[in-house]
Parts: sequence; C-alpha cells; structure tokens
Amino acid sequence: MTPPPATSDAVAIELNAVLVALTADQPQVLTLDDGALLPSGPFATEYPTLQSGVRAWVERQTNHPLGYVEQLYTFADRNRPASHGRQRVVSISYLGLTRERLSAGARDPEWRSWYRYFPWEDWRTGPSPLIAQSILPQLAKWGVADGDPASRRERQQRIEMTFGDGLENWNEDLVLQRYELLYEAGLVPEAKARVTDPVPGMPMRHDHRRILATGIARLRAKIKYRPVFFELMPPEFTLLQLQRAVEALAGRPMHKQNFRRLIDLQGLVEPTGASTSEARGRPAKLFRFRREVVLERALAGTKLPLSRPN
Amino acid sequence: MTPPPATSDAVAIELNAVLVALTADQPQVLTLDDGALLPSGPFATEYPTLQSGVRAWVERQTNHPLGYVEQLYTFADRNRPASHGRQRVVSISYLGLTRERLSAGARDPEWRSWYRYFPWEDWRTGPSPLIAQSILPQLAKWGVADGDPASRRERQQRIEMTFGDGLENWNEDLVLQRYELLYEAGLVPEAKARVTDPVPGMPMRHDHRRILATGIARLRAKIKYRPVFFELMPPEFTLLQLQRAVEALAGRPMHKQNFRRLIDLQGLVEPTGASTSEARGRPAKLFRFRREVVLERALAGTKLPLSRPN
DNA sequence: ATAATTAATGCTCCTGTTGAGCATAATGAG
DNA sequence: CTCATTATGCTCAACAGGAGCATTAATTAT
Repeated sequence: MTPPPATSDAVAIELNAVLVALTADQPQVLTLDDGALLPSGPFATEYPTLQSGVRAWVERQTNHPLGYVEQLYTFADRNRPASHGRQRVVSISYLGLTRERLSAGARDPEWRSWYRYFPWEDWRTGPSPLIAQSILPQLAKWGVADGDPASRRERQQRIEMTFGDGLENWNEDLVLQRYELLYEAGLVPEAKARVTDPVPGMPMRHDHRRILATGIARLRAKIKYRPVFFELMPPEFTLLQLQRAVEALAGRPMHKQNFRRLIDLQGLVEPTGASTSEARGRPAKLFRFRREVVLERALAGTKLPLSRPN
Repeated sequence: MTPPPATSDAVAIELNAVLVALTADQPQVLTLDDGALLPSGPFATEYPTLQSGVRAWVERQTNHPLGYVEQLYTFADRNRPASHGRQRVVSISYLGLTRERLSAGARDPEWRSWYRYFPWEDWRTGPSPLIAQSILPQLAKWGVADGDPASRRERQQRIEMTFGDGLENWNEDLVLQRYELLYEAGLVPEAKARVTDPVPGMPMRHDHRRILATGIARLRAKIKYRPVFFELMPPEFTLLQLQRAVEALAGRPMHKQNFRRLIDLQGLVEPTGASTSEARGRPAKLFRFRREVVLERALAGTKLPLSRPN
C-alpha cells in the first residue's frame, strides 16, 4: 500500500448546484440558459470549507438564504464533456433547499418544474401514462436487442425493477437508475448525437440532467426519514399545503387522513391558532413547524406514509 | 448567476479508502502506519472514472477483489492538515467492502477492528460501559461550560440525542455525529494539541478517524435497506454466522429467531444442503446467497430487525 | 451410557404501524 | 337552503416486529 500521498496532477474544481424550491405545488429547480444548465461555477478558494463556499456562492447569486445544503456526488470522469483541453475537471455537486423562489420573470436564472425534465416521474395523478405509452415499448425493443441471452435477461430485469409494469411496483426513489437506464438504452438526447425517437422530457447539456436526477433521488429518499421538507415551506401553512409539498417531491399521492395522522403523531407541527379560508371548503387551521422537534427529528428520523416500495 | 464555469485554482486530488472486511466476528478496517492512517494516495488520472480508479488502486495494492465501492464524501477544507504548502487538497473518500482479509501478519497494511477506534460504538454485549463511566461525565462538564444558556441547552440536547443516557435510546447510525461531538468537546486527541483526559479509543492522524466514522455510519445505515453484507460473507455460511456479521457491523445484538425469520422471509438465502458442526451444539445448515434476489434487493430494499431508533 | 450443555429451529403472542374508508363538521357558491 | 368542497375525527383489518416458549440434534461432562 502506498504511503500517504504526495501531490497528483492538477485539476480544476467545479461546483454544481441542484437548488430546489416549491411553488404552486410544483418542485422547482433553478436553471440557466433557457433551462439547459444547472447553476455551476468554479470553486472559490477563499472559503474555508466546500460547504461554506457553496452556500456563499449560491446566496450571493440568488439573494436568498439556503435552508439546507447537502453534498450530492463528486464526478471526475474523463469523458465529462466539460473538460477543457487537457485539464481534468472534478465536479462536486450539491443539493440545496430554499424557501422561496427568487425574482420571477422569465429571465435567465429561471425556476422550472423538475417534471419538465423527468415527466415520467410524476405519479401524483396516478401512473404516468408516458411509461406505458412511450417508454416501455421502446425499452422493450432495447431489451431484446442483444445477442447474449444472459444480457437480455439482465436488461429485462432492470426494466422491470426500475419501471415496473407501468402501473404497479413503482418505487419513486429510483430516479437516477431510471435515467441511467434510458441513457444506456439510447432513448435520451444526451446519450448520443442522433436519437431517433427520444422519450419525452427536456434534455440538459453536459451531464446536468444526470446530476438533477441524483438530486431528486436523494431528496425523495431523504424526506422519508428526515423532515427536510420543512426547509421548503413558508412559516405558516395548512396541512393540505404540507401534503401537497411532500407529494410534489415524492411524485405520488398520499392518503390525506393518514398523512395528517403521521404528522401530528410525530409532533412536527403546532397550530398557530389562525386559520385560512383561501379555498371553498371548510377553513383549514394554520400550522408552523416546532423547531425543537424538527431539530430532534433531524437526527432521530421522521416517517411519511410513502412505504409502498414493493 | 455566473455562466458556465471557467477554470479555478489548481488543486491536488487525494483518495482515501475505508476498506472493510469481517474476520472473527469483528468488523475490520485496513490501516497503515501502525493503525494511524487509512490507505490513501493520489488520484491516478489514467482511469476513466473515479470509481474505476479507486477500484484498480485498491485491488492492485491488496490483491483482493473489491466487492462493493461507494463514494463517501469529498472534503476540501482549508484547515485540512494534509494541505501541502499553498496547494489545496481535495480528498475524496470511498467505502469499499471486500470478502476476505489479505495477507495476515502484523506488517504494515494491517486490518484492525474498527472498535479499537470507536470502542463506545460496540453495544453487542449491551450498553457500552465506557459511555456511562467515561464519556457522559466528561461531556456533562463540557455541556455546562458555556456562558450562554441557549448554547448550554443546545449542548445538552446534542449529548442526549447522540449518546442518550448511556443505556436507552441508542441509535447506532449516529457514529459520525458522536465523533464530531467528542471532537468539539475536545475529548479526542485529534481536536487539539493537549487533551487532558481523552476518551478511550485510538486516534488517527489527519482527519482519518473522521473519515472512518463516516464510513461506519454509512455502512450501518446501508445494511438496513440494502443487503450489502453479502459482499462480506464467504460463499457458504450458517445463519448464525450471518447474524454475527450483521451484529458486528451494527454494533448491536439481534434477536436470533427474528433475524432468521426476516432473512428467509425475504428469500435472500438458500440452503446448500450441507451442514456444519464446528461448535458444540446441533449442527447448522449451510446457506448461500441467492444472487437473483440479492441483486433485486439491491434496488428494492431489505429489512433487518434493527429498528429501535427511539 | 446418561445427563447437562449448547445451538438450531419452529411457533405463538402481543403490540404498534399502516393502508383504506366512513362519517361529520364547517365554509362559500348558486 | 342545498350542494360542493375541504377539514378532521374515528374505526378496522392486515401486517410487521419484538419477545419468549418449546423442541430437536449435536457435543461434553459424569
């Protein structure tokens, strides 16, 4: 085993951010260049830690505080298109949650629903019809387009495990695996120069859609055991608003009464005393998060009625 | 928002590996320099991806295949002691699981039980007595040694949430949080030059014990929903051996019958037909993992009787 | 041999959690 | 006033998980 390291080849560090907010029951992600890129930039070395560098960078650019920051993944693949000439680029991506969207306007930094990039991930109104109509048929072709029987079997199994049959067995956490499968099958424009019949969903440049998929997957997995959605909500909200928020992230509908039962069983929120009557029906009580409990749950775990992985 | 990146300051990339194996019911980790360092080295740029670079590097050094590799975390903190002069070091750490230990002998690459570094994490024979005897009393001093009452309350709460009362409420996943708490409280030698009365547990150089804590925490969290322990087992094993393996990782005892129920309910293993009589009692059937199911569960999830987080 | 000890295995019980759905309450719209 | 709509309370059945009893099949001690 080699002794402790000397130096290695010089590389450049690039930061990528998946910034998430919730507006109008849609999970929004901050994009640049007409939706083709995630915000990214060089790592400013004046900051003591990566995390603080990311936070400062994002906050300076968006004028909004970042509620939550988490490292996603570090890529250093040679085939990254972003490499400049000979220099190797290491890209470190982060997931950030913020409470409100910044300046609206369709100008360049633009919030877009992540379901524009991954329309098949939205099962809030039931199984996404795209899957049965467009994705599965094309994947099926790819699944049999290999000489080796073992390889064919493996492809079938991957299709089955990630997309199910289009109606049952949907696991909302497998966002990245599904994107990677589509990529390998050559069904997304990023995969190769000319894709005959791409699956619906807006592409991004470089590997940014893959990074976005990583972020969505991480967030979907996270909300099941850490109350991070708290970072995305306004100070006061109704339980239905909270439910819609979680549903937007998870891309699945939830049972209303059970959702409420779990939320208050865990004591995550407390009524403010006020109530709203924004909509038609009976006015809803307003709630706020209980800071102590949220902090505690950040370690101890939360639960959501989202447990149908099988 | 800045447009897509230009280059940034040059930095050096260093890889760190937490390599785990199981021997004699102990979770072993590969160390160098008399246990003071984790294996680390410069990133060899000839590999197309980071992952393949790590795999090749480790396999070349240990002559053993790496069953499973997972990225842990990327550090780029300025205060990293490993920085050489002005050059910034970015260290990317990986968790790797391997099936067997390499060349024994107490020579330099040496496997050591991770509980030598974190003795308080071993609750396999009940609550670790270190906590009540040594850790909690010292933490208590730190907990009240701050002028600000709010800060004191927060410290108390962190102690309570990570270490509990030393008997109940133990959450085995909080390895990193506990180490960080001890570090902040100045109870580990890494924290500062002279620690009056350090908590038991062998220190490491640089931030390697922190990286190890990250790896253990990740692995403990992982075994609860992905059957990764499969990478650590020999081809054939008894159910008790499997249980001891999981207990070694989780640092907790498990109910024997329930463990067996869960394992076979999930169909993770199948009997080989043979049986052993290594020990005194009734001979145990030998099992092997069912590859198809293990692969499937790698996506769909596993369960273990380890659900007492509260 | 026989008894005691040690493991492996099979089963039962009890409890808490979770998915679903019924029923009732409180508003605004027509 | 009636209906549509949303909020909220409650019940039920199925299931999963924690604990422990009982039985079986070996080895070791007397």
